Amino acid sequence: MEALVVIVEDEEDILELIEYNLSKEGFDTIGLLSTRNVEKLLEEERVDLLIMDRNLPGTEGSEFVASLREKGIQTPVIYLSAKNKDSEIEEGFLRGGDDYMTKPFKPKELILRVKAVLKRTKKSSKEGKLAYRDILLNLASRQVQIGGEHVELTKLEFDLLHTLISNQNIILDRDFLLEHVWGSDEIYQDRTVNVAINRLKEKIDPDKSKEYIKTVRGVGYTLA
Amino acid sequence: MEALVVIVEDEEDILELIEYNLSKEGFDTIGLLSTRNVEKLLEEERVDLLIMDRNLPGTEGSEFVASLREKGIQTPVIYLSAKNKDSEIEEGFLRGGDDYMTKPFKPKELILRVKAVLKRTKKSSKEGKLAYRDILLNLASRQVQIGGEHVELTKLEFDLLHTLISNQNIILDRDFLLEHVWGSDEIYQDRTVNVAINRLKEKIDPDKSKEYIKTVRGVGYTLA
DNA sequence: CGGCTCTGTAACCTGATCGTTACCAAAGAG
DNA sequence: CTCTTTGGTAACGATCAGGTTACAGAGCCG
Repeated sequence: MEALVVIVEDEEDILELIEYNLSKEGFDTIGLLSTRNVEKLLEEERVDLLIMDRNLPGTEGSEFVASLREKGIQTPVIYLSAKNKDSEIEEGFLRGGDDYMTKPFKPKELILRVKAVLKRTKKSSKEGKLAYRDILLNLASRQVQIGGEHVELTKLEFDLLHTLISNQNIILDRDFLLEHVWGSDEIYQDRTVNVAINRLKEKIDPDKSKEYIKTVRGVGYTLA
Repeated sequence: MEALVVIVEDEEDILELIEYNLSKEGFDTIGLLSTRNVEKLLEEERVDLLIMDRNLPGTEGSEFVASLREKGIQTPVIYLSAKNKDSEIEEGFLRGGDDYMTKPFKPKELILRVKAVLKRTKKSSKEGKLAYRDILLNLASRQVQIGGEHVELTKLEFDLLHTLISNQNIILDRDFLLEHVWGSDEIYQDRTVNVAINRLKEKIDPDKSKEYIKTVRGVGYTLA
């Protein structure tokens, strides 16, 4: 199984150098000169690794990655940087990078780091996990992380969030939710869903800034 | 079978030097500039050896290793240190290190020490043992050690703990446990699991300070 | 046989959870 | 703007799941 690596770097000669070395090692590569099409690419292709220059004209590479994480895109990142001041490196890591390299770098180092990051992230990604924006559900351990923070949910709340995320972009009416989350054997009222949704909202977004769950008046609820 | 060596060292040139020499000798290496991702890595990969700088910005390398041991992670460690005062070396060993080197060192010395430690630790690790945090199960002799202390468990309790540890981070519901620990031929009640779990809890954590077994209300139990 | 441990079950208690209700706020319709 | 509809919110109380303890049968050993 080959890995697909996307490289974002505005200096063409460096970009070529990286693509050459990686493809020589058997990686599929896509080189880009700006962040313009990156997000669409990440959503459409199964990208295994992103190599991102931090000194792009216009955007800061790390800010771009931060915005990706905000949207729930968890692709591993290796930063390239001409800078090597500690504070900035720190910042890049905090924003969700997995490793970084300072230019100039040796091809050997590049290959090593790429392989290391891929190896490290291969298993832990996918497998029994669900995500929506910065919400991460671990189905096996029934644990929930939001923006990196652990959030404690009850069984009902977890099941509710689970079906919401599984059906994101679809509006779920109260009957659907009662049937799928509560189970159809008992009879419950529509208002029950109402209260449960709001208790869930309170847990996952206490200060109401994120607006994960949208209520569609007269119909139901959705994540969109 | 290649051995996987993880190196934690904040000075990049030294890190590169080590990775270069080790990979030349046929070791798989992963180099890291901080302890940030080390713990996750150790949990997910079968790491054979950790080479750890003691003078990292922020954390003391030896304190970090101590915290790993606290969690039951027994990966062998070689310390790197610019210091060579006896007291500090002593301290590092006491905290669970297996060897140390002082910078600067010769590549040849590095290779020798790495091979020596690997040879020394290869057999005694693995083979019929299971661990979770500071709980150690010896499958062959069915003996249990917790924090170095021997703990006496009955057959049922041992089997229960065994399946819990084998499936850590996964929530096991009562039906699963009844089937795997008790055997499916007889019919038991859910409450049976309940009582057995609590008897086990009492044995492995009498003063309820460790909280090994987490009960997930409405679902089951887990080690997490 | 008598005492021992182990373990399944029952009884009771506690606290968390969740359905319901009542009331208030927001959104639409006219 | 007013009225109506719908959803949000807070409070209450019933229910239920799990912890804890006690007890009794089963198996084991001397």
